[in-house]
Amino acid sequence: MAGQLTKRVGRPRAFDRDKALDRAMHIFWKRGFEGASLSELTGAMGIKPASLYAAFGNKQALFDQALTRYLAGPVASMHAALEQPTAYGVAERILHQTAEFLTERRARHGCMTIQAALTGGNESRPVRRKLIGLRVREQDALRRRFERAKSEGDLPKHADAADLARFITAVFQGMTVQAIDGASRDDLVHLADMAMRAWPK
Amino acid sequence: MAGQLTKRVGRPRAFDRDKALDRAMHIFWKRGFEGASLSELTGAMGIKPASLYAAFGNKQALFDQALTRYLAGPVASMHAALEQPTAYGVAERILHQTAEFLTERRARHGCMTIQAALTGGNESRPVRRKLIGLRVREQDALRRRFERAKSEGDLPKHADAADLARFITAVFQGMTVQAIDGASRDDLVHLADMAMRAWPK
DNA sequence: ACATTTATTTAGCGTTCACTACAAAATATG
DNA sequence: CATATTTTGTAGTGAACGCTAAATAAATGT
Repeated sequence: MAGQLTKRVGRPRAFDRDKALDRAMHIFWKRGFEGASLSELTGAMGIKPASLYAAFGNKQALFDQALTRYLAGPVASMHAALEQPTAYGVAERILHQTAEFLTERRARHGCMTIQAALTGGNESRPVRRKLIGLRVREQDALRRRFERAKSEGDLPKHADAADLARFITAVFQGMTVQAIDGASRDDLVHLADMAMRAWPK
Repeated sequence: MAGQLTKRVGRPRAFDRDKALDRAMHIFWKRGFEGASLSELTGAMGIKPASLYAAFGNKQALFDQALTRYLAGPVASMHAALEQPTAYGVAERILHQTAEFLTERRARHGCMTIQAALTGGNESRPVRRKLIGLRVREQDALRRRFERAKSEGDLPKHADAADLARFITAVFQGMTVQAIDGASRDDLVHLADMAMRAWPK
């Protein structure tokens, strides 16, 4: 296998692939898939189009890799919230982390899985489908966590795990729009707290 | 004043302006501002670019008029919900109407004020700002309605009207993403009912 | 009849889009 | 050294973008 440390033949790459990908991620995050032009991407990454295509494939492949990086980074701690001991704790943790996350400086512009492509032309349809699948899967993971909570007696029998997961997810999604519209961290924390008052007892 | 019934001089318009605008609205609704290309717009409206520009100005002016039509049509009944006698009734009505609205056939693709331009290039920045202003104003109208409810004793003193308005708005906004992701009407009704359980007593 | 006014059709404007052919440059291997 | 391999900068490609000038068509005004 060609490890990173073995010297490869040919002219060495003059830029840091990871750093360039990180820059691309932020552009896609801010602009969305279609709104991010190649000239803006190459400008931010500090490379020329030919280098971009040699290193990442094409625009969509670059987006896929940027999305993977986004999921492994900013979103990873969101998924970790599923390991809280109680279902209530899971939900509360998710919403509070979201409140923090959405008001960090770099993330002022919401959640990438939502705003990268809610709408668009036919060109971006594969991206939209991919993001929908991602959101649905994430919501389903939450639903399964709540099912487990029911079987553990952590949630009342009359509670519907799917409805609960959809509610928490919808509040999360609404929070990203709120962040775009200028909500402060306190605003979002209050929002999270109010949502938690709907919790079944 | 030049009424619609007075015969105007010159060659008469060969298409129905209102119908064409309605078609444009649906394209913008489905595709977003940037995702709606002029060729798709003119195709759906059944006219040529020159006619479009003569009748509506340019792409952004067309969008503005389509948005006004959207607000006067699908959204008008949402605003009418503010006239419910109680604050609780207002909130419940808004969320239930949203559940219905988002699962009508023609509206399968969410709410235009959100998805028309969450992100995009610099070109669409004016549109994004306009939509943000619109959402903020709508949320503020809800806040004022809840303030009134407090002064009328319809809401407890400890309730925060701004937080309440933000919560209901956020749930509404989350519902549009849920609709895009395939939620059924029942799913959204359950979501609305669950959100209402957070109501202050 | 003829001029005036407005709308439509045709054809294409300049710009930006995502993307790439090509040759020079920079490394490893033999 | 020569050769192979890979990346680089240069300079574009064709296609789609939003938009428009110019000629023709269809109505009213005199």
